[in-house]
Amino acid sequence: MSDCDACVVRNRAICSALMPDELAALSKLGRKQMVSRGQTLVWEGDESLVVANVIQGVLKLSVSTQDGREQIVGVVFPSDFIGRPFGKESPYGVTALTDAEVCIFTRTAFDGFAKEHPDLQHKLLQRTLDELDRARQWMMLLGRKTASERIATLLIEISDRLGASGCSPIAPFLEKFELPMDRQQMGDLLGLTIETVSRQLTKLKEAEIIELPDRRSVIIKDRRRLENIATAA
Amino acid sequence: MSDCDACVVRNRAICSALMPDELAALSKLGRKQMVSRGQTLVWEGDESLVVANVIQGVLKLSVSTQDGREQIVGVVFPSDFIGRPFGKESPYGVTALTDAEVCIFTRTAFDGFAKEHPDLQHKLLQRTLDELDRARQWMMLLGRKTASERIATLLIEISDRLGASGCSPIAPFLEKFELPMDRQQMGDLLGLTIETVSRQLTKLKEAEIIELPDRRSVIIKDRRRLENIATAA
DNA sequence: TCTCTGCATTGACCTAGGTCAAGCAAGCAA
DNA sequence: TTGCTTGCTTGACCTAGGTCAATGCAGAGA
Repeated sequence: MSDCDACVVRNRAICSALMPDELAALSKLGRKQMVSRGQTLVWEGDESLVVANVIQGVLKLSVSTQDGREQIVGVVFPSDFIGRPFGKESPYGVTALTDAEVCIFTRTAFDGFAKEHPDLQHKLLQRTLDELDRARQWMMLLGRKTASERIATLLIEISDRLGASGCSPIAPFLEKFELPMDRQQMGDLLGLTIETVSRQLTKLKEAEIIELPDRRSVIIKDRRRLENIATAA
Repeated sequence: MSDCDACVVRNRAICSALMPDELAALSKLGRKQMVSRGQTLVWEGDESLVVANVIQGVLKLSVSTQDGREQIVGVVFPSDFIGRPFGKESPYGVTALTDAEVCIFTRTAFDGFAKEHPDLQHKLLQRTLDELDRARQWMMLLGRKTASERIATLLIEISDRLGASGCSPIAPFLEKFELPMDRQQMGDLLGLTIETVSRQLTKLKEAEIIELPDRRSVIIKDRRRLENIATAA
């Protein structure tokens, strides 16, 4: 991690709280690491040993029951922060949904550095508060929304977050994008089965609200209507 | 809020990060306020104008759809922190489930104070991280658990949190307690209807796992079995 | 005492979404 | 070309939990 200046997420990740000399000090503690699709960075229940910034790619945070049901409890995009600073075991696993690149730190080294840099902690606090708000919106989805509302919400959310985190400088959202996950993972995120996900996507396609050129691609043809479905309006 | 020394949550709320003189300064910014059952402290979507510590009582954080479905996205107990510091509108409403007492601050005053006191922010960060973990566990419940697993989980959770936050000095959990909410609110928290909540409670009663002396009271007779149901073991 | 009011429970029925079981298309190896 | 694999879709059926409609029951008031 020699060259933070060239880092594509330099100005959006928590690093943006730091001055150049502080950044240089932090960079000595971490290193870049590739994570290939499907590879698990942190196991659910393990002691929290590392934290990281996402540089490229998309990863999932997930929880499982003993009998194998899985729930994805978070999805992280470039510039997002991963991990549980300040002690504790990780209550969820972290697995790459696409090939990814992260900037990784041992938790203890990061904790120590964070304690000395209030601005960094402030940034981290803001991010955590945002993440909590997002988790709570998702609780509404899981507890009260119908299958079609869930699918519509997911498509809007991915379009927005790929737009905001992607390299595209201005787009607030994307109307064509690649899903960073397969149908099973969409189900695990939405609290649905793979079959229901598939049926709802077909329904949206038949209503000409979206197009599905191939398994992974989505084109939003009528964003207004999709938003209406998502918000149950 | 003249006398923080006498405050029952002094050592558990975020105030515990402060030295006596700092605490005195903070106390000048806030005041105690009673909130009676059913009263709303913050409306969903309103600009975030206040934050608070809970001294007594229990409050809910909730989100609604346009057509009136409600999801409770958080429940706060004594010593917990309420509100969305550092800008933004509140994405959820805050309403008292029982008569409550809070120690309230304007958000701007609190933000200013927090910026000058890294230890306070650190404490707040830890709390927010814990809250996020709890929200994510609840996402698993809402997305993947059955009705009976949900009810069992809720009873365990309330027993634990009343035990930890209550005045009882040692009890890690309570085997007899008052529910701080009615059946409708249990449903809104679990993503179920009032009827399903009622039926599942009756089932647990008939299995002699719990007793229900009156509408609001619960006695856990067989905690082991209840935990097994909660974790889907 | 009776009645009113607000929850909670219970029962009968219904449906959204789960389950199970085929198909089917794209990629890939031989 | 065939056959195999992996992921997706589709159809037929089932069930957990929702909906609708009584009924019950405790506390408040008169």
